[in-house]
Amino acid sequence: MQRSSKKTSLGPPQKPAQKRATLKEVAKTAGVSLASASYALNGTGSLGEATRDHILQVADKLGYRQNLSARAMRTGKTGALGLVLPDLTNPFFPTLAQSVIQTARQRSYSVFVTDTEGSEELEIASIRLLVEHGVDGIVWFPVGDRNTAGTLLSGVPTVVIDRTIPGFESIQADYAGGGRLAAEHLVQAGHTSIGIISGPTDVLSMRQRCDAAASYIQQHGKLAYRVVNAFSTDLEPKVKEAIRSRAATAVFVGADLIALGVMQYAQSIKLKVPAQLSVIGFDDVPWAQMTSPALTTIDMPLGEMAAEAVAALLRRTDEQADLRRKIVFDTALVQRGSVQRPAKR
Amino acid sequence: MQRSSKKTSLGPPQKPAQKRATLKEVAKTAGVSLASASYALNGTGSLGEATRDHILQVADKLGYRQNLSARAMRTGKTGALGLVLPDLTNPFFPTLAQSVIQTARQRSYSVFVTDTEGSEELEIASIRLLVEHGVDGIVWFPVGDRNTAGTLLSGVPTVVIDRTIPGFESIQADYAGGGRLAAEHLVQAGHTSIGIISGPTDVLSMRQRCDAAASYIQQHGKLAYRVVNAFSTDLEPKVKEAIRSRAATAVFVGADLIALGVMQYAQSIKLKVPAQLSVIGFDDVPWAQMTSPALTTIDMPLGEMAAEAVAALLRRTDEQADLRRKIVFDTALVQRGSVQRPAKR
DNA sequence: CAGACGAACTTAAACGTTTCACTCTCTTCA
DNA sequence: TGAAGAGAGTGAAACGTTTAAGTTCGTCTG
Repeated sequence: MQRSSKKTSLGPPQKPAQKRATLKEVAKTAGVSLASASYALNGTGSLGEATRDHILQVADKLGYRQNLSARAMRTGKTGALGLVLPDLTNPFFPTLAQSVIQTARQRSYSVFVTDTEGSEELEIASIRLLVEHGVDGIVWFPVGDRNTAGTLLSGVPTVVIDRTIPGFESIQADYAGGGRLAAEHLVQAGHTSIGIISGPTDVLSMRQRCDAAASYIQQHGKLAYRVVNAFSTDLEPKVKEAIRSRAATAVFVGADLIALGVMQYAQSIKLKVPAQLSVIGFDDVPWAQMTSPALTTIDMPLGEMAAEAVAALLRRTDEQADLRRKIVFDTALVQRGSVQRPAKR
Repeated sequence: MQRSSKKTSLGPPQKPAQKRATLKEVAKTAGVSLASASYALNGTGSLGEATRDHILQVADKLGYRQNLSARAMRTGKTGALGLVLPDLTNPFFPTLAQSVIQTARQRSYSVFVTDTEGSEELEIASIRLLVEHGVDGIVWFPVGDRNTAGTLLSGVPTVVIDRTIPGFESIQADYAGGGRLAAEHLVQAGHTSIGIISGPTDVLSMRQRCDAAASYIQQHGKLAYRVVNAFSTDLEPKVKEAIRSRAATAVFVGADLIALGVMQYAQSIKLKVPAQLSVIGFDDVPWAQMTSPALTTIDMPLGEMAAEAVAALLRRTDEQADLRRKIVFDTALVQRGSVQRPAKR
């Protein structure tokens, strides 16, 4: 893949640069006071209908656009929210980000999106910057469960997604329920010997999924193995070994990304999925339906969760929130092609 | 997929809300003037080393954070950029967004990300809002090639990505070159009868890819068919028909997403990819390596392009830019599993 | 030793809004 | 007829910074 030359060429003409009209200018050319202009544009105060219309017309003619920085100075509200994410290219964050952005827009808020690259240091820097921008609220998907940056955001309303950080309102999916759902599905398909491949266990939500699955499996059959892999399609030796051992006819994998790696590895060693190894994932990332076989997995309503996060944030502007609150969304099984009954023995 | 119940439970305690210290407070408790405090924190002006250190210490102790809105009022620079995208969940935008965010951060800028949902109306609304926020620059991936919102952003430095809109500096990949590269690869693999499945043709960059491919194919073999499909994995009847006709042993598809649909459809009618139909895509979206067979495609350096866009934007702050400039990045062939020599006849 | 100069620091204006408090002019009603 | 009140509008302060212009004081120079 050779590349990276950059060519430059010339295209069509220019556009004019022009200073934006201020409210004062609108007031002056409309022949009213600054206050009246402000009242007219905000629809507040008590103005005659005629004057109001006139002012609005003038504002329109001048192409007036409000200056939110100035307004923020006076009112303390910037009309901006912050979204702090570990890694935008990780396939379930775009869904989340989109939903946050859309629900924010519906309420005329803009969203600063930051990507912390999985680093707590950058997370701190990002939050610091958001605070300096004076955001009205932050939706935070922390890198880990530790409260690294929490102290920084003095007084800024914050909702944590997916993680559990003491002192913060939190939005989560029912991870334990999802893990149980997955295990149940495998058991009902007739599997009795089931393995678990977990993602990194330093995050509570991952432990919850796998613990719930494990306990269900132990009650209804045999837990063949339980191993841990990094959050990646590359499998670690002991994980490969577990798969190769064929001790299980089905595996519950804690994350779709890893599940993909599992399917690829299985197929590479001529283990048929799902005929010889059923695989069920967790997350329902967008490409889960594009693998072959399509991945059966557990979905969580990321979009709804994000929307709820924004809603919770904006609710706070008015009432005083209960920061101890924890909102949990249901997960759901989405059945595709990577699970089937085990072969007769 | 039944779901959407929401449970609420209570967790741990509170955090205190506290007003941020202002520069004036720092000045007062340090026993200096407002100006000195400002100079100290910005490292400007001429202050004695002792006073400066003292002020910084006080600021630190008070947990002082600058108020960027206020600063913006005075300086006209908000330290924010805008990124306008049609659809965050479309798989190549996250890469782009991440890169914009990262390079922006390296220069201490924050990024407002907006998702216009492919609608020109929302595009206009978004840009309007960004202007009101006073962003120092906008990276714009327009919905189409029409200059819908361009007039709104009076004076705000803007760089357009991927599209061509008169009057704007533009960053593009060498789409024609990429199309040729793809055609060349198919021809070199021995194909003589090649089809083209294009994406929506209302966008210049799509026409460029396919035109270039078509003209290369016509020079070196036979253009079996050329059909158009929406930007989706669902294929339209005439596209399916073209594939079913088996008039071509290979197809160039204008977008990876559509290419995926092509592979799925081909396999569904028992056409082996690549044995009976070689497929080459365009974009190199992240999941292109996860399909089976893995998709051979044309990559464009989205990350670099995004970084360059931000750089170009920030360059403008100082010098006066040449708005007619157009920067073109090279594309590259990335060979994977979906292309092979045609079967002997 | 006068004058100039530079270093260190302060004063105050300005950026574009919002909003409280106020004024003025009519109506209305007792 | 006179007071009250409502309706329509204005004046000016305040938000938290930056920065040009000014002040003070000590030191250097000729």
